[in-house]
Amino acid sequence: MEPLPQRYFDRPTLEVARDLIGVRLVHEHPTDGVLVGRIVETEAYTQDDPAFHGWNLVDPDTGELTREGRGTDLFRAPGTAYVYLIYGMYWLLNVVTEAKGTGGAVLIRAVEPLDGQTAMQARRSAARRPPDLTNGPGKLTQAFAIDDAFHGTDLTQSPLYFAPPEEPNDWTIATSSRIGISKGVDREWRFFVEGHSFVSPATPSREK
DNA sequence: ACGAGGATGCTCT
DNA sequence: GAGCATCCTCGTG
Repeated sequence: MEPLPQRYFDRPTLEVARDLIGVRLVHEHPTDGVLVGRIVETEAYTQDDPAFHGWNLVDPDTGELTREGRGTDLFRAPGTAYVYLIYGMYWLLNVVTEAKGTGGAVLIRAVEPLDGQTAMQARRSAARRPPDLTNGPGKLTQAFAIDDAFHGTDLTQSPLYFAPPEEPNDWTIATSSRIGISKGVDREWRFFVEGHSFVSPATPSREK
């Protein structure tokens, strides 16, 4: 499997978020074999977006980084992993987009397992049905053994990387407001496969 | 099927 | 001290 190169992520964040649907997430785990899943749900976060970590680090007039903070690493080279802790319990995986120095990232929200399901189930004891393994951003990181050890790593190389789709699909990609946010709710920056059973069951922020 | 409530720790004001 | 890009369990219908 050939990893997607850095230039794939050096593009507008919304394009990358849409294009990542169908792409495989691969973790060549040191002891549990190869974990693989097809991405079925993503969200885009850009530097002029109030829901973006690091939104407050940028000078609103010049777009320049003027402060340090939690989101500083969102301005690193495209293809860098941005992994952070949410609600004190779950790790969420993002891939940094846009040119170095410009903020942007895509959140990986759900995948459909293709390989390594036994190892995933072992880490996801709460999963009663196959979709529960990976149909949410905190669930898939648990299934794929992704935590803060991967923060800042290069996602264009083993052991954790993206690989092009193996087979074509006839999916319809739908959009909606993003999930679980309170600011920037009017932006329809969530991309997902319509009707796919591994899409997260959460309700978009604007429908609340 | 669905909703309420709780867990748990880091960042920012 | 509040808020958070979430998930799980346990109620009630």
